[in-house]
Amino acid sequence: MLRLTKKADYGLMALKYLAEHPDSVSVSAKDIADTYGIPAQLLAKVLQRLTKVGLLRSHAGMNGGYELSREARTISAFEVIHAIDGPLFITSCTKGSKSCDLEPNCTIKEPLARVNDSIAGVLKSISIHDMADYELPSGRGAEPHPLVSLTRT
Amino acid sequence: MLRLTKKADYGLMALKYLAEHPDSVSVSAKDIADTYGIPAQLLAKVLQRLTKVGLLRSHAGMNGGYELSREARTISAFEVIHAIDGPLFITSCTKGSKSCDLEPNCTIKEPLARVNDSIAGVLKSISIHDMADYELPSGRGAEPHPLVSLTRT
DNA sequence: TTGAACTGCGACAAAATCAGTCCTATACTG
DNA sequence: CAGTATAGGACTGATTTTGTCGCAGTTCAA
Repeated sequence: MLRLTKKADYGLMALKYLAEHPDSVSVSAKDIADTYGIPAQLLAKVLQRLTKVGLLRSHAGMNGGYELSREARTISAFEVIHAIDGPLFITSCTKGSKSCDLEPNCTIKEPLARVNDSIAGVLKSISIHDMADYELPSGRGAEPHPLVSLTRT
Repeated sequence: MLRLTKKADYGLMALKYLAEHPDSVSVSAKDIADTYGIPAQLLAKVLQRLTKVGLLRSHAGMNGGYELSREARTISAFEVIHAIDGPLFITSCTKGSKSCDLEPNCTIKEPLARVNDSIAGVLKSISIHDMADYELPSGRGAEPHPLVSLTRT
């Protein structure tokens, strides 16, 4: 449980790909989809959403495609996930709205809101660059990720 | 996104309830279900699973019901969620198994495994007692939760 | 100026997961 | 034995996720 949707996965993979190919001016959804073997049309939609939110810039037409609108280092995993999967709520009942119709008190959501924030914090602390940099076999860039090095049992 | 299932919510609520009623020797699923207005049979199943896993002790028959098998302080939210919703994987493709059929490399899961661990850590750091203690209107027990006080923006 | 290669959307279909119900069996109490 | 519980399997309906189709608009280049 507690999974990201595949769309979010796809989105992260695509952004990572873009971060790893800064040379290419713009990459088409199909290129990325083919690279990873994921449904092109679905990925296209994901990228469209990311564009709409401003994380990507697109341009149509031949040799069109997408490019990061900001540096990979400044784009957090949280932003991507939020754009694709919507707001992050660990509990089934969200706090503000009327959604929690459980009788007197859905006594669980208050404490879990903290957990929620913690998770969001972790996600915010990871940038696309961090993810891309991660497994570059080459030398430099192997610096650890201080923000993520929590609680490894 | 990134939601717990309702079953997990129900389970947490029920454990919290049990933690708040240590006086009662054992509480029936129906009692709890009625208190929170959740489907009794569904909650029953959740409690059965928690019993199977050893977090609860049950006893059938009149005035039967459930009780915590350990102190609330020693039961983590993680255990409950894991028992009900299964293992915690943030990525759609889990690392060890053959599940990631995305062509060459599902390049995303490695970095996200860290995030996964962080989240698990947060969940492990919260006990049922923490959750129960949380909103007791009475005086004592208002001590903060150092383990959870991460990254509140 | 035509066509190929793109993005941008909306609607829809298929599949998977979740939530909830029903029914039966079993255990314990009095 | 009657009544109240847990235990658990089977099944249905709702919801969400995943993926497809079709069409319109854009850009480029021959």
